[in-house]
This record gives sequence, C-alpha cells and structure tokens, in this order.
Amino acid sequence: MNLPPDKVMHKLVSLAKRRGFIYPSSEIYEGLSSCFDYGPLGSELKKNIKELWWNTMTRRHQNIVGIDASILMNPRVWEASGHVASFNDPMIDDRTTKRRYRADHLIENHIEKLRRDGKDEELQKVQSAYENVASAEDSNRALYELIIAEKIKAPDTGSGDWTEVRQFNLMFQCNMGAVADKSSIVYLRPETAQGIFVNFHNVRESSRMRVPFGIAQIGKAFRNEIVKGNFIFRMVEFEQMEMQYFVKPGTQKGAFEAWREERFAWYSTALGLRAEKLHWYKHDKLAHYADLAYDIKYEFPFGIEEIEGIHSRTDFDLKQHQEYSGKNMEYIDQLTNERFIPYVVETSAGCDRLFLALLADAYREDVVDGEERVMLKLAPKVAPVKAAVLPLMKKGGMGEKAAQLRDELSESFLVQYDDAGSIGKRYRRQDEIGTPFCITVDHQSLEEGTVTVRFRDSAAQERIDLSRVREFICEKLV
RNA sequence: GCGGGUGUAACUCAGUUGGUAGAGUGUUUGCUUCCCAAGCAAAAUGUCGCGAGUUCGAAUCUCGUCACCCGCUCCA
Repeated sequence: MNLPPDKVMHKLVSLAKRRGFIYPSSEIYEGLSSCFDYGPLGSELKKNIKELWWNTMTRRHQNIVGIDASILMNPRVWEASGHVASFNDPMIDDRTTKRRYRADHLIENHIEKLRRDGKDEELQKVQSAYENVASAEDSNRALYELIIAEKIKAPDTGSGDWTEVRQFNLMFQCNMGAVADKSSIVYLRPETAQGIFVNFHNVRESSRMRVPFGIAQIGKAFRNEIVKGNFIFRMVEFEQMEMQYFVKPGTQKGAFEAWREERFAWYSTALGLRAEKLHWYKHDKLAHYADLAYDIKYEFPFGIEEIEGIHSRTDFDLKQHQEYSGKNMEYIDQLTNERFIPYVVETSAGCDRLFLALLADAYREDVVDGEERVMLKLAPKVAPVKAAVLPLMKKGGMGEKAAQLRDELSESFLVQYDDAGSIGKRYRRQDEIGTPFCITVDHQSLEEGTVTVRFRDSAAQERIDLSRVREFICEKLV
C-alpha cells in the first residue's frame, strides 16, 4: 500500500514513540533540538545493527580489527585533520529573498563563471583575491568585501542584498578541567576516523597487521548543524560505524571498488533493504582529502539521502599527522623493503540513519482477513524482538506452559510474553513492532507437545514440535 | 539562523463571541472467547508546550520563549 511520503514520516515518528523505539530527548523539559533517546525496542534494534556491522567487518575479514577510541582527543588532532581551519562554514544571507548561501561557494561559482566566459584578466584578479582570504586577519570580512566588490549575485535568484558573512563552527567546543581558559579547550570529535588514524601504528604493531589491513570503529560523533531535522536523520549527536582500510599507494582504486561492492551488498542482501530504494551517488566536487568518493543513498520518505560514504582518502590524514605530530607515519614493507605512507579507503556509515532507513523500509500497512494492520517488515536478524510467546487462553494450564517456553527461549534471544486481550490483538501488537514469529500455546500443545508458529509477513501458521522452537527461530536468524 | 506552519491524555484530534477540558484508539483489571484489532463491565492518565501580560475570570486575546514539521545550506 502506497502512502504519501510526509504521512509516512509522521506515522513513523508516532509509532516510534508509542512503542518505545525513539523518544524526544529530555522530553519533560521540552526536549532538546535534534536530540533523541532510543527506547527499549529502539536500543535493541540499534544494538542489532551495530553487532551485524561489527561482525561483518571484523569477523569476516581476518585483516580488520576494531578499536574504541576516546571521544575527546588532543585538540592538535583537529588542527592536523583540517577541522579547526575548515570545518566551519562562512554563511551569508540575502535579505530580500531570505535565502542562505555559503559565502565561499558564491565566490567559487563566480570564478567558474569568469573562466567559462574567458575573462582571464578578471579571473586572475578575483582568484588571487580569493586566495588571500585565507591569510586575511578577518576572513569573513574579506569574503564579504570580495562579494560586494565583485557585485556577486545569488546564482538562483539574481538578488544580492547581502548581510555580513557569519561563521558557523561545526565542532562542539568544551573545556577540559575545572578551570575554563583558552588552553583548556577540547572538542567533541566531529568524526570517529581520526581516532583510527592516530592509532595507526599502535594497532598495526599490537595486532601484527600488514598492509592491506583495516581498523573498524563504532562510536559517537558530534556536529553543530546549521540545519537540523528530519527526525533522527540529522542529529547533532550521532553514531558512526567507520572502517579505514590502509593500502599500498597505487592499489587504492582496486580496494575502493571491492569495498563499494561489498558495502552495497550488505544493505541489500544482509539487511534486506529494498534494492530499488538504494542509490549510488558519485561526488563530483571532492573534499580536500579525497581522490574518489561515492555515497550509498537510501530513498527516504523525505528524499534520497546518504547513509554511507565510501571515500578514497589518499594519504592525506596520515601525512598530516606525521607533519603535526612529528612522528613517522610510514609503513615499512619488510618483504620489499619499501617505505610509504599508506593510502586509505574509508567506509563510513551512519548508524542512526541506517536505523531510520530500516524503519522506513519496513513500515507497511496492509489488510489481513479484511482488517487493516500496521507492520514493520524487519528482517528477523534486525528485529528487536525475535518471537512472542502467547497462550491462546489464560486458563487450562496454557499460561504456565507458555511461560516455561518463554524462559527457555529467553536464554537465546529477546522474546516477549503476552496474555492480554484476544489472540488477534496480540498478533497485531507484535506485527507493529516487527516481531517475525509468534509462538502460540493451545490445548493441543498440552496434549501432544506441539505449538503453532504464526508468521508476521503472511499471517500463515505452521505447527511444530515444542522441542524444535528454539532451533526453528535460530535458523531464521542467519 | 531566516520565512511559513503546528503545539490540548500514551497516539490521532475536537473544544463555539474568553466562564476552571472532551472523543476515538491505546493502556490496566475482571468476565467471556480454541487463532487474527470481537463482546460485556470497571479504572487510570492533562500545570491545554513553558513564562509573563490583559481580565473578576485565559486552552481561547497579547508578548516572549522552547520544541516539532515544511523550505534555504551542509554532511554520517
């Protein structure tokens, strides 16, 4: 059944809160913009995502190991990575049209236009003025003056009623130690990757790794977003699942293609996201550190948006750290006696974004026996609750038998027990949270030791032996 | 941050020209029921987003503020 996109998001938000997937953060104090809490079912689902990712990365690859780096790092890390200098965007607003632009983008567009028009003299002048901005005392002022001097207009509206250029610092600053002064400034990491780069030699040495090898990490990162929103899609505090793969320079292209294929397959095959909702996006404009970049995007109800970036980061990061720390970041290949700074292929996935993609992908409204129902068609391995154990009636010893089965199954996976209301209502409750199987204990169970398994997707039933239930569910979780 | 919209029960929403809050769903308890939101009976839950102001009196009018939704920009 097809629903209007905006309706789907509203329904997801409402369902997520009602059933304990996601609550607004500190809600009793009016919440906090763009922050959310994962509830009992949400934390289970998220844990499943992370576990699947971790196992896929580290267990299935003998040359990938994991770390868990600290969120706070020496602030010089962020000078080396370029975040202190460039991870803040100069923004400018047009008073007439109320539109907002990146000031540097306006100038770059202008330069591009001059180049296309073949106005070489003008081009030279603007280009050098733009290059001088970096060394200007007040770079925002310099950008502003350049925009005014060149009479640069907005590319989409042609208007040019500009405000001052203002800086948006995307890194969270805080103070380490009880006394707050300039020397105590530390940052909440805006990406987990740097925790990997700075540990390159530690990990290589202690795990006896030889290039090519990878380091995987799951952890929180923080960014002050200019525009937040779309539920948990763009949060200021979010969780990344990143892997940096270190390769010999010149071989990065092959590694890149291999990871591209593997990562896409993970979403479509392992997690069961609908393939037609997944898209590739190739970056034309590359970040300063990259030589090739693709994103895997998912078709959310609010648009096609990124869930994972696969980027060829060159040797930029290690080289920077070598320069800023003064420590050698080279790798020595003992077989060939070559020394080099490895190139890096990065796979960087947004855990919360994937969570949202899974919810959006799974949300269904259909009809069973003439009655509408809401269902989350989650793959069994990501579903928070693997099975529900339901006595058909409370009486006649069925409750006791079902409780016994619940205790037994609970040792292997998360199950729910429910004896409240009619059996149909209880099936629907489980459908709504994506539980793939309902195990129902009836009279026959007491007599001959069998139960029925009711399948979420088809509502069909199958009778199996009580002793086989655990095995049956296990088989479906592979 | 800017423009537009919205905040009333867990959810979806009513609430008249200002007179101290309702419905449906859900939840809880009991009865009934041998398989898909059935029925019967009872119950709990609101500082009407928050704070000021006007008024004898504010969910309702005014101002401020916070959050959310839709656009502008960035990215995981």
